[in-house]
Amino acid sequence: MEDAARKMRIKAGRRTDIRRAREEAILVAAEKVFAEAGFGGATMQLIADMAGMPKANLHYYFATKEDLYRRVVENIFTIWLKAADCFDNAADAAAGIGGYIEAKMEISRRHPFGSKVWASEVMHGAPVIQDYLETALRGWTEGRMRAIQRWIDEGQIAAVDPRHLLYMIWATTQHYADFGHQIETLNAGKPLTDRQWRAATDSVREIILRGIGALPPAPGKPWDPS
Amino acid sequence: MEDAARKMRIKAGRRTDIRRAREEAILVAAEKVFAEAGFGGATMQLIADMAGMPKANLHYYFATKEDLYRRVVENIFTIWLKAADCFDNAADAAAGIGGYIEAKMEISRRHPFGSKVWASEVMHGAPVIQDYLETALRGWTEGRMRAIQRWIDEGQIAAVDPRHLLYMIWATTQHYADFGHQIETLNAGKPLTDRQWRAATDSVREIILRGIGALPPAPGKPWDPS
DNA sequence: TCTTTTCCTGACCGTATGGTCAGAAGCTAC
DNA sequence: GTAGCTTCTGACCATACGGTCAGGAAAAGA
Repeated sequence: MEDAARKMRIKAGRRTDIRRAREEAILVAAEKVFAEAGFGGATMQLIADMAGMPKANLHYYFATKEDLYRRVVENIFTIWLKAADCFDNAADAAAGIGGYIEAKMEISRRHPFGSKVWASEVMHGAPVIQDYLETALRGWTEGRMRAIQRWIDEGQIAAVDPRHLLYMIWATTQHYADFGHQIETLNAGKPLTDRQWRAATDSVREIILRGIGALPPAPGKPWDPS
Repeated sequence: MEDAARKMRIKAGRRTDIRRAREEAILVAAEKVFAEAGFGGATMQLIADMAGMPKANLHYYFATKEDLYRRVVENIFTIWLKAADCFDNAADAAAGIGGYIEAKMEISRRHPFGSKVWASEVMHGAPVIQDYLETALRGWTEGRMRAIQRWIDEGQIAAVDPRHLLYMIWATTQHYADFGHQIETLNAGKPLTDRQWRAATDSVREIILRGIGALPPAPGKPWDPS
């Protein structure tokens, strides 16, 4: 008779490596298909083709389309939450907010599909992740709003509404992922280069930071104090 | 035998009134359903139910689901283009850009469904309105970028990248429509009141205008010239 | 080698969808 | 009234979808 420890060791072996690898391949394919076709437009067959396996194999790892979809949405949400570290470990407002903007822009660049899936989900009324919005996201938002309010109280930034500042950061950074196709079309049909991503990030960060008084006014402008 | 003028008069009569009214009812229902379910998730049956008519009647007015969808997308695009008037008729940069932001926020409030349909369409690679992006939108954008560049050259605003300024305005204003559900959830589950919409609009306008140097720095801040 | 467990897959099923069509019902002009 | 349209609709069809299942293949342990 084998004991529990033995079973654990087996579970961590090659068999579960296969499982992990297959699930990952499916999740990558699903993220792309859900992003490009929406939940309703995506088909299990398409995801299976993209993952390079028969459809029935998908259902071996993920019972239903919704299960698979939920996992994809959870993934991007987790990534976004991690970007919050910039906020908490920052020396001052400019570093905290600026770093958060940089992190969110980087995520938009590296995970455009996930961002689109999240956007789609929220736009359709968050049918499968409403609980996340009401618990995790609400809690996260309130914490970050307090941090911003503290910076306001300390005189580091202007007395803006922390809520709308957060929305502006989310909107602007995610726009580069969600509306990437439009941006690409307006960029002569070509994806943004490294340099253009840098310019976009700098533009966003500077306009927002200056807008909340965390940066000095641009030189040579009407209210330039010089 | 009736002549052409007679036919025209008939065409403009009650019969075509019915046609117009029915098409309008279908378009309103379709906009909502497409926004809430996406193109793939929307069904002609659902749209028909919402419009209060049998499904076959939809196909009498709109041959296919795609035809109907295209009309919905075209509608919101037309509305957005009209908001550009603020740009051209403005006395200065602050009035032009500020007015455009106000107009876009008002559209987000009045036409949230249309905004979502557009967002969905672009996110999925603009399969049916790619031509609009490449012609109308590209032309419009270039014109507005020139206007912004002129304001920069005249020293009215800081030397920001006009392109990214436009993207920021689009992103921020449309966010209040596209992510309205998330905003509502973070607002204790209640839609924004008149007062809250006012505050949101003011926040967006002021941060952006201050960010590009079209407004004096907020009082009491680090670089306050006072 | 034999057993057990995990992994894989072709074939299949019930359902829902976009779209069609023949013909009914209603309006307008003469 | 009646001829000539526009508008409306129930019934129908082919297809495609999500999901199931029986059983084969492969790996792991004894």
